[in-house]
Amino acid sequence: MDLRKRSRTSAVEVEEKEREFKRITSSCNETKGSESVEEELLKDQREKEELEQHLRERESARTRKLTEPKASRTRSNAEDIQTLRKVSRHEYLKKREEKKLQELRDGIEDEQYLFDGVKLSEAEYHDLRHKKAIYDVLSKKKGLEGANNEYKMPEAYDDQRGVNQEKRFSVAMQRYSDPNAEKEEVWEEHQIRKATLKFGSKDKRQVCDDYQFVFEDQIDFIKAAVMDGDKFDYEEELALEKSKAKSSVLEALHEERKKLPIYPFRDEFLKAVHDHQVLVIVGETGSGKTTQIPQYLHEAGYTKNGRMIACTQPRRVAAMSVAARVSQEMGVKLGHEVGYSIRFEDCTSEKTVLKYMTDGMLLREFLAQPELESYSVVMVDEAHERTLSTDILFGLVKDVARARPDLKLLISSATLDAEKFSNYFDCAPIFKIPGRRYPVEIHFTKAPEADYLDAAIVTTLQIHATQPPGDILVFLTGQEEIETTEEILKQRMRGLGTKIAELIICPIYANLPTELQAKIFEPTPEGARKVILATNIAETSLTIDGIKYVIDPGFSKMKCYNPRTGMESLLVTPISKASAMQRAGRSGRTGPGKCFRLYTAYSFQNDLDDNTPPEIQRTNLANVVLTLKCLGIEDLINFEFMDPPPIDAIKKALELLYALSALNVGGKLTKVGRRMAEFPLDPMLSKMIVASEKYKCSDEVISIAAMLSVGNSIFYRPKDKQVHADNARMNFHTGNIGDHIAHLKVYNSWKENNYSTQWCYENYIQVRSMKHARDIRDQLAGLLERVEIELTSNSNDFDAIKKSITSGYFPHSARLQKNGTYRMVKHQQTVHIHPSSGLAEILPRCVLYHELVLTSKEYMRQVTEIKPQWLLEIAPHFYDLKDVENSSSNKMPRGHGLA
DNA sequence: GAGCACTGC
Repeated sequence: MDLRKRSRTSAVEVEEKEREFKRITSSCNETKGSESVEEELLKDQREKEELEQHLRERESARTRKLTEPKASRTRSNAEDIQTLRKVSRHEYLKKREEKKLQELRDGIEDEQYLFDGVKLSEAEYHDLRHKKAIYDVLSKKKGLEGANNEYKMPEAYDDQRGVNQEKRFSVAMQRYSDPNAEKEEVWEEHQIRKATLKFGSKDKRQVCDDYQFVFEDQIDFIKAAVMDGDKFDYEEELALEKSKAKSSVLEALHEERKKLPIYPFRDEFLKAVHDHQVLVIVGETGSGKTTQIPQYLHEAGYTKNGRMIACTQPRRVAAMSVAARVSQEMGVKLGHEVGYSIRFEDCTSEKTVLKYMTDGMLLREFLAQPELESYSVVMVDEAHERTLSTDILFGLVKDVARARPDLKLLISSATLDAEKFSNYFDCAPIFKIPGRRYPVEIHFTKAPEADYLDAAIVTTLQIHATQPPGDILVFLTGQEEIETTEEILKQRMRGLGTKIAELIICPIYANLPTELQAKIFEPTPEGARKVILATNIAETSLTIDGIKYVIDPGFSKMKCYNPRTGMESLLVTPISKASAMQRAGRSGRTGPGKCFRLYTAYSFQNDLDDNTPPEIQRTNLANVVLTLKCLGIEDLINFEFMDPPPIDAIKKALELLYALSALNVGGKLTKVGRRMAEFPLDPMLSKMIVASEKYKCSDEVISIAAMLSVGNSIFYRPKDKQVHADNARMNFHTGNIGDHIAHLKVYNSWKENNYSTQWCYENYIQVRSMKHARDIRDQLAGLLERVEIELTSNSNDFDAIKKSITSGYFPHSARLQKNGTYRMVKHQQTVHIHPSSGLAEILPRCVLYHELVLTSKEYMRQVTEIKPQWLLEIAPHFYDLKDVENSSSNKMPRGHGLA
C-alpha cells in the first residue's frame, strides 16, 4: 500500500475551510444566544476595551514587580516577598471593589454588567455590598492582625507564632461548634473569594477580574471560561431525576438524551460532518459527545453502506462502559449493533455498526487493514490525553483520509488544544459543544511550601475541621508517600480524640490489591468524612463520587527516557497547568467544589508548563518504529507526527531493531521483524519469543514474557509484613537461577495449584497480576500459532531458556568489575543489581537485565546470569572477541561469582 | 539492602 505523502491541501481549500469554520462556530453561537450581529460587535468592542485596561494594569504591576526579588522555595525569602507584595495586592483589591461599588451606585449596571447575556443579579449586587462590609471590618482589623490577612498554611503560622497543634485545633473546634463566629467565617470566605477562580458562565466576569489579578497572563483562562460556559440548572437536573423514576426506563433514557448539551447542535453537527471530512470537536466532559455522536451518525445513515463507526478511547473500562451505555440507549443487546473491542475481549458481531475500542486496538487493526476499509467514520475521543497510540493514530489516520475521501474523521478533545489539532489536520473546522460543570473554587497558598507532604496533611485536617461535609481527594506521587501520609494522618487523628468527626482514610494506587481499592467507592457514613490519598490514577482513570475538596501539591511521577543511554527513569516532576486544571475539576463533578493548591499563584503561572509533554517524546520508540515499519512507512524521520519525538530516540530505536535483526541494512523489515510485530510486546521480548523456536522452549519463554510484561506488580509487599513477603519471594529463587527463571517458577507453581487465589495470598503474590499474566500468556500462545512457531516445552534445560532470553536481551549485558559494581559491556555505564533481585548478593560475573531504572542509583531489574561466550555465539554482529575477552581477563578471585 | 506514576497492545 501507499502511505507516502500525498500533495498537501491547496491554499484555496484552506481558505475555504477557514471560512466554513467561522460560519460553523458563529452558527453555533447563534443558537446559544439570540444576540444580533450588532450586539455581538458591541460586546467585542467592550471586551477589547476591558482587555486593554487589564493589560495596562498588568504592565504597571509588572514594573512594580521587577523591583521585587524573585520568589524562591526558602521560607525566609518568601516571607520577605509576602510583606512586599501584600500591600500592592491589598490595595489592588480594595480599589477594584470600590470601583465596582461606585459603578453600581451610578446605576449603570444594566449596561456595564451585561456579559454573555447574563445580567448581574440582585444577589450579586448584595454580594458586592457584603464584600465592602468585610473590607471595612478588615481595614479596622488590619492594624492588629496585618500579618494574617492572607490565606496561609497553618504550618507557617506555627513557625511564626509558636502556636502548637492543640491550641490551633482548640480554636478550630471552637469555630466548628460555634455558629456565632461569624466574623471569622466572613473573613475566611473573603479570603477564599480573593484567590478564587470560578467556572461557569454566571461567573465569567469574575473569572476575568480575579484572574487578571492573580496571574500574569490571562489569555489561557479567558478561553477556558468561554469553553465552559453553559447555563446549567441544578433544579432542572433534579426534575429530570424525578421524571426518570416515573416513566419507563427507555423513555427516560430518551428524555435524558435530549437534555444533553449536545442535543441542540445535532443538526448543525451532522451538516458539519457532511460538509467536511475532518472535524475537531471540543466538548467538556458531560456534554454527551462520546455517547451521542456515534448514534447521530448512525441515525444519519453513515452505517448504511455496511461500514462501521469506530470510536476510540484511551482506556479499556471507558470503551466497555460507554458501549454498554449506548447499547442501552439504543435498546439493543451489547455486542450486537453496539459493541466494543479491547485486548483479550472482542465483544462485537456481524451486526455491529458502532464499535467502541481502545486506541491501541485500532492501531492493531491498521496492521490488518491499512486503509480501514470497514469503517466509514473514525472518531478519536479524548485526543487531548495524547497517549502513545493516539499520537501514532493521528499520523496514520491523516494519511488514510487523503486516500479515502469518503472516510470521515472526528477528533474530539476537551481542552484548549483544539486549534493545534485543527492546524495539524490542515485547518479542519472546530465544532464546539458547551459542557456541563459545577463551579470550582481554586485556592493558592500565599507563600511557597517547603514540605508539601506536611502541608497536605495540615490542609486535610484544616478542611476536616472547618469545612462543610464532603470528601477530600489528595494527589500524591506514589505508594510510599501515600503510606506514610496515611500513617501520619491516623496518628494525628488519634491525637484529636473524639472531639472531631471521624475521618476515613482510603489509599488508592494502581498496585493496590483490588479488594482494598473497592474501599474508596463505599459511601461515606453519616457524620464522617472520607479522605482519599491517590496517585495520578484519580486524575483521569477513575472517578470517585462525592469529592468536594481537592488538595493538589503539584507533583507527580513521570517517566522519562534518555535516548542516548537508553535509560528510563521515574522522576518526581511538577505537573503542568493542564494537569492542575484536570485535578481541580475532580472536585466539581457532583456539585460545586474547592481545590487547594499547595503552591503559589505565581509559581502556577511561571513555573508550570502549559501541557505535559506527550508520551511519544519521552519514551522508548522501539515498538512504535517496528509497528510503523510494518505498516510500510519507510521514512520515519519525516512521518507527520503532531509533536515529533527526538531524532535521537528514533535512531536509537532503528539501531536496536537492526541489532535484533528485525530490520536489514537497508532499514527494511525482515521476516524476523514481521513475526516480531505480531506480538503486542516490546521488540526485545518479541525477539526472545521468536528465538525460542530455535531452542525448543517456546512454552517456557512465553510464560516468562507474560510475567515480565505485567511488570513489577507481581509481588505484594505491605509495609508491615515486609520480612514475610521477602521470605516468600526468596523461596522462588533457590539455586540462584536468576529472576527470569524465578518468574517462570512462580507462574508454574500457580498453575500447579490450579490458579489458586489462596496460594497467591500465602506467597504474597498479587492475584490480579497473575490473572493478567495468564491472559497475556494465552494471547501469546495464540499468536505463536499465527506466526507458525510450535509450542514446545523444554522445562529442565535452563540454558536453552537463557539462550532464548539472550537472543532478545543481548544489548542489556553487564559484567562485574573489581569493585563489586557492574559495567555495561557496550557502554561505560556503571550499574547495580536491584536489591529486590534474587542475585543481589550473588554477584555473578556476567548478567543480562530486563530493564534499567534510575532511582538512587542505576539499578538493573530482573537479572539473569549468562555465560559471556553466549554473547559471541548469539550476537556476533553486536559483540566482538574483545568485549568478551575483557570480561574473562578481568581478574576476579577464583570461585567468586560464577560457579 | 532499596523502593515500582499511569495507560495500552
